[in-house]
Amino acid sequence: MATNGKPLTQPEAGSHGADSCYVVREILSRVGDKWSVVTCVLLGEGSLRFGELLRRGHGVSQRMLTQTLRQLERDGLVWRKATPTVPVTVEYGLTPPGEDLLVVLRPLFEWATKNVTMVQDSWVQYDDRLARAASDTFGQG
Amino acid sequence: MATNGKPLTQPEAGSHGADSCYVVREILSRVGDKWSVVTCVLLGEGSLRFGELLRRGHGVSQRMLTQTLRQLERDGLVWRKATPTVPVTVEYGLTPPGEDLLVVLRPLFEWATKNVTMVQDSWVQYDDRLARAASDTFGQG
DNA sequence: CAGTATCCTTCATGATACTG
DNA sequence: CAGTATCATGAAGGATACTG
Repeated sequence: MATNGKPLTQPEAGSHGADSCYVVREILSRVGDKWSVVTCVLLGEGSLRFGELLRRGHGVSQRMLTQTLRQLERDGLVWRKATPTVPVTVEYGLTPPGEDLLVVLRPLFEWATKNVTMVQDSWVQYDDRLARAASDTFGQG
Repeated sequence: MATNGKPLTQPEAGSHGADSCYVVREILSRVGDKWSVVTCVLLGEGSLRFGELLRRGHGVSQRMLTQTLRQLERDGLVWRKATPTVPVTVEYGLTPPGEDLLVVLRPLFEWATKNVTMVQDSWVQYDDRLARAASDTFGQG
């Protein structure tokens, strides 16, 4: 029915209101999601139509964009307005909670931006140490 | 060599310093990662040994804990100290950048906690609307 | 235009068994 | 104790073709 077999996460039918821990993790998983964040950021600058999102979405596929938008809509972070023109016109935007999320996300973006260099350096160091350890073990030549 | 075939993310060998956009997304993906956040939160209360993390890790497997710790270590968010006792003793803790990350993550946790009810309600509403639309389409009886 | 449906490949994760 | 190696499975994501 939806864009794939298991379109929207549901632990078990009717398990709503079980442990909020599950829901929190579910929400956090959006942040790591490949397309949720970029979609929210795009919509943070103003509402957009599907095609616009697709074009600006840094290579997101139609299938993934639909899926991401449905998920965000189901979470209550994004609204959808379909106008029955021919062909149909659909507009997406952030709901108030969606805007709020973007606000608390911003410090995280800043942390990430500030620490890009540190993380990359750490990668290099870690990989070097690994490589050296390996060549020590194997005698390297 | 590591715990699975492709232990740590590397776009291409030597592509360090390419686009920071990639790195930022890579970092954000830790937040959505099933075990990175819970590991960091546990370590945020103080350094712990592997076994302790395993026990407190809400069902994380040995393999996944190792993998998560390696990744966080490579990112420079977590330090590792092995003491050559018999058997070996290994302790993990947050680095200063790791602590910083936890700080900017806290507003996100708060948002998630505050919005758990809203999100769950949104799920119910969305699913109800879907179900109603389906029964309308199929005549339901 | 804005999707859906289907196929296919790769990746993530868990279970299990083994080791310095 | 703190891992590593291997296997198996399901989910994630992309490509493509079709439609109201």
